[in-house]
Amino acid sequence: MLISTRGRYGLRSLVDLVINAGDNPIPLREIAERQGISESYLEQVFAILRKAGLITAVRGSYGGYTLARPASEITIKEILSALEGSLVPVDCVTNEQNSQCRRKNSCITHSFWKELDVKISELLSSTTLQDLVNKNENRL
Amino acid sequence: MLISTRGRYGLRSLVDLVINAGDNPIPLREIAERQGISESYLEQVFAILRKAGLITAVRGSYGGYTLARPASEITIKEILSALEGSLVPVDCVTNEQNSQCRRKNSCITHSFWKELDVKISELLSSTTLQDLVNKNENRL
DNA sequence: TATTAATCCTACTATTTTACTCGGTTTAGA
DNA sequence: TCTAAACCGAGTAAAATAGTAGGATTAATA
Repeated sequence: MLISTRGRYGLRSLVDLVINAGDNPIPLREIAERQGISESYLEQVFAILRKAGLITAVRGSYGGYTLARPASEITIKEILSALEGSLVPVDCVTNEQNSQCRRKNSCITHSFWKELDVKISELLSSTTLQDLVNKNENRL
Repeated sequence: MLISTRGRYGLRSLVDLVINAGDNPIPLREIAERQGISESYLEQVFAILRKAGLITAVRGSYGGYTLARPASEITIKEILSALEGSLVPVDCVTNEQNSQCRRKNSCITHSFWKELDVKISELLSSTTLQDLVNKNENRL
């Protein structure tokens, strides 16, 4: 599995956030209710998104969350990378030094994994949060 | 991570099997040595590949493994599907009844996951084991 | 026929990841 | 001051991962 519940919950919740956005920030409780996700689990997901600079929090009563940037400027890749840590299909194609495989240059399969990684990255980085919302609106 | 060591070991070992194929079946010990993989772990990997009908075993002394079909007729998707069980990026796009999500039709993100799944499938099913071997030979 | 080298099979295990829950602290509007 | 929100850290049960271990079966060969 490339994407865990953390990534799926996060993406669904951000789409929810865009669709239900108004003048005020949206409390997590509402998103959790609408999406049928445990609020305390979603808290942790949103903490990651906030630290990644994708959402902004307003604390205190009548607080909640808003997107830090327009939905059209946030790619799915940014969202999922933050939540999943890494999106590489196999460890050996990561850029991190310590997990790069020693066989990298001689490994026959390495270039194939790289090719797969590029294909996945292309789709994820060419799709924005707004694209997802639009796609949904067209369906209605 | 989409692909675990089981999938990576399996694919690398099959490439090894093709490259080193001769008149006789190749014993697992040799592959494990060349690839630097624990032989007893690789046993389990090869058991899966055999049950999936991708390789044929010859038991007893001077035994070993051969491909069940020509490398050009075995896709990477077949290999990895067997080893990983499923290759879907998220559970909700699987065809199995019990893990299909209830929100399937209303879920905004579902069609995106499906799109990702198709992209990955396209590459994996259009590449054969022979393609990987050829790619390597061209590099030399 | 005994030896040997291979596949085959089952069970166990340590570690890591996942998907949470829980209890409390801080913040800020009414 | 009350309340509703974000924030924080610790704990935890279950599953997946990546193996190890020990033996049973099979078949070629000396």
